[in-house]
Amino acid sequence: MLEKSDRTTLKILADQLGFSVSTVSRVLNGKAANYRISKDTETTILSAAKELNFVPNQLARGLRLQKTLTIGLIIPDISNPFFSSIARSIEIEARKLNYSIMLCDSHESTYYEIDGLKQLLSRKVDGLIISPVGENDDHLKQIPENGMPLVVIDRQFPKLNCSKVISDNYHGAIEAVEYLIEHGHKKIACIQGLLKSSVNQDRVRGYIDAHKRHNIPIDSSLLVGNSFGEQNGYLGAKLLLSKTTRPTAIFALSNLISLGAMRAINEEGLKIPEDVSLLSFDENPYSDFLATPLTTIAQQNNNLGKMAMKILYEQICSPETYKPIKVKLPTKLIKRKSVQQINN
Amino acid sequence: MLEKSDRTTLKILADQLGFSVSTVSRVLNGKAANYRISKDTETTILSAAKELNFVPNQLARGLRLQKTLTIGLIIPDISNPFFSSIARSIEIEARKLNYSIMLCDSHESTYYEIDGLKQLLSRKVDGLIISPVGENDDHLKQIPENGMPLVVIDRQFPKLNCSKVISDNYHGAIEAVEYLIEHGHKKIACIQGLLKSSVNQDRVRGYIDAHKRHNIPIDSSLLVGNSFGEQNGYLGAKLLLSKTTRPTAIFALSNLISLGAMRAINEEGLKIPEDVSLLSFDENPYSDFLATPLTTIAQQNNNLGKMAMKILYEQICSPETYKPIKVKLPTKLIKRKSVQQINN
DNA sequence: ATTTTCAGGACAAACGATTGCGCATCATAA
DNA sequence: TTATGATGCGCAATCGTTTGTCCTGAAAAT
Repeated sequence: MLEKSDRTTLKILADQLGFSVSTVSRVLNGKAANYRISKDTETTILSAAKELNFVPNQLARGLRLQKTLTIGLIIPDISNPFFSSIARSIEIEARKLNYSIMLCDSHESTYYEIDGLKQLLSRKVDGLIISPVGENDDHLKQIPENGMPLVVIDRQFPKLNCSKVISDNYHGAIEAVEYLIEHGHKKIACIQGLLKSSVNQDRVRGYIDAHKRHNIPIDSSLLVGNSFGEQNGYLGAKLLLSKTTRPTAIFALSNLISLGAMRAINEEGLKIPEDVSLLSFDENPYSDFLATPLTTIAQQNNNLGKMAMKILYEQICSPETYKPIKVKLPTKLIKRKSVQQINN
Repeated sequence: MLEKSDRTTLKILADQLGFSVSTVSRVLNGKAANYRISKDTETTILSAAKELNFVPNQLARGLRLQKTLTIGLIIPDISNPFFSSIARSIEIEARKLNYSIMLCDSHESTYYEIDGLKQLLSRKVDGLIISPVGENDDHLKQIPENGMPLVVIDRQFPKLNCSKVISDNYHGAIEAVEYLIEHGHKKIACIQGLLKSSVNQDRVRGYIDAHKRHNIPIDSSLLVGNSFGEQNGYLGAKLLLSKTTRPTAIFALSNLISLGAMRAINEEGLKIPEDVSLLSFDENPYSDFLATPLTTIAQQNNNLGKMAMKILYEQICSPETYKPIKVKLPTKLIKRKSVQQINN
C-alpha cells in the first residue's frame, strides 16, 4: 500500500516502488523514451505519482536546474489601480507561460526598490519586470550587466540597457493639452508627478511643446507639484486655485493627482468644468461616474503588462541572441465632460 | 585580489579566503561565537562578503532549512481596489517581518485557485494567505491538515480549520439596511455577489434580518445577482429598474456591483438619489467624488491585511502551540449623498 | 613529562531534484 | 562459444547552504 503524504519526495516514491530515483525522475519529466524505460515501468510510476499527489520541490529543482519558473515584479504601489491592473495582466500572461510571480511593492521609494531587488535576486528569479520609482537607476544597471533578463515598464531610463514597455507619454500629453487649447484654454496649469521620472518629464515636455506649437506663452507658475500621489494633487490644486488669476484648466499627470485635485476643487466650492476644466492622465473604471465625468488620457494598461511579460519570456528563452527592444504604446484621449469650451 | 561577480557563492568566498565553507557560513550567520571563530577571521570574512556583494542563494537555503521566508498570497482579483489595498498592507507587514510574497490571482475561479495553490506549495512557501473564491473548500482542507500555516481573509468557510480575518459583514449589512429603512425605504433591492460565498451569505442575512427587525416584508424579487463583478451590478440594476414598481433603494454588495449599478442607472436616465437611492459595500478613494457621493459600508482593508499577516507569522513561528483564531473587524457606515429620505 | 583542555576550524552529510555514465541481462549473429 | 548490440535501469555527482561531529596544535594542569 502506498503511503500518502504532503511531503512526498522522489526518493519516497522511488523506495515505495522499488525503482531508483533517477528512473522516477526521468519518467516524471517525460524522458522515459530517451532512456529506454519500459512502458510498464512508466505507467506504474506515473500512476503512483498521481496517487501520492507528488509535486516536485521547486527549490531543489531550481537549485539543480538554475531556473525557478518565477519572475520578480517590482511596482511602486500595488494599491494604485494603474499598477494593479498592470500586475494583473502580467500575472495572467505569466501563468500562461507557467511562471509564478514574486511581488514587491517599492512604496515609491528607491530604498525599498533596492531592498526588493535584493530579495528577488537572492530567490533566483528567472527574470524581472520593474516599474522603477524613477529617481535613480544605479541599482538597476547591474541587472542586465549580470545577464539577468529585465523589462522595465512605465518609467524608463534612457541609458539602461534593457527592454522597455512604456506609454507614449509625450504624445499623450500633447494631445491632452491641444485638446484644452482647442477649447479655448490659454491658462493651462499642470500638476506634475515625480520630477525625475521619465514619465513625468515626457508628459511635461508634451505640455510645453503643445504650448509652443500654438504660440501660447508658458507661465511657469502654472507648473506645480512633485509626486504622483493624491496629496500632491490636492496641494497643487489648492495652490493653483488660490492664485489671483486662476488657471482655466488643470492638466493632472496621474489618476491620484486628479483625485486630489478634485478634492481641492470641491473644497474651494468650485465646479468642474464651469469654474475650472480638468483633464487627467490615466483612465479609471469610475471616470464615467464622477460628479463631472472625467476626460482622460487612457493608457493601455493591459497591453503594458502583457507585452512586458512576453518580452521578458523571449529574453529568458534565448538570453544570448536577445537584443533589448523598446515598445511605446499609444495613448488615447477619452472625451467626457470635465473640459469646457471657453471664450477668448 | 577578490573577484567580483553576481554569482558569488559560499564556496567561492571560502576558496578565495582560504577558509572552509562551514566557517564562512557560520560567520555570515552570526554564529562565530558559538563555534569559537576568532575575531580576526570573522572580520576578514565579513568584509570580504560585503566587498564581493555576497547574497546567499535562498533556494539552497530554503532546501536545507526547510523554510523559505516566503508566503503565498491568493486573491480573486488584484485589480480590484479592495483586494489590492489588502495586498499592499500584507506586503508591508510581510516586509517588516522579512518575508517575501508570491502572488497568485485566482480570477474569481476555483480552478485557478487550485492551480495557484499547487504552484505555491511546490515552491515551499512558509505559509499562505488566501482570500478564497468561495464556492468550495475541498482543496483548502488539506492545507491545515498537512500542517501548512494558513490564514483565510475576507471569505471564509465555517468548517475550515484555520485562522480567519474577516469583516463583520452581517452587522455591516444590518447597519446599511437599517439606515435605508430609517430613511423611509421599504422597497429595498439588493444586488448580491457570489451566492455560495460566506461574505455574500452574511450580508444577505443582514439584509433579511434588518427587514425582519422592522417588520418589513421581504420581496424576494428584489434580491438579484450572483457575482461580485461589475457586469452583474449592471445587469442586476437593469433588471430591478425595469420592474413595474421600482425599488426605492438599491443595496449593492460590492464596489464593483455599485459601479455597474451606476452605469445602469445612468443609462436609464435616472438620478441618484432622487429616483433611486444607492448604498454600497466597500469604500473607495473616489466615493466622495462621484456624481452623487456614495454612501458606503467601509471595511478595514488595511487592518484585514495587516492582521492576517501578523497571525500567519505567529503560526509560522510556533506551529505546535498554535490555535486557529478568528477575528472579525467591524465595518463603518460612511454617510454621503446617495441615500434620500423619502415619504411614507 | 604526560594528560587535559580549549581555541580554531575542517569534513561530510543532508535538503530534493536532474543527468552523464555505466552496468547488468538477454537475444542474436558470427 | 563468444562477441555484439539492444534493452532497462541504477550510481553518483551536482546545485549552494547549514550543521553535527571530528581533528589539530598549543597552552594549562597534574
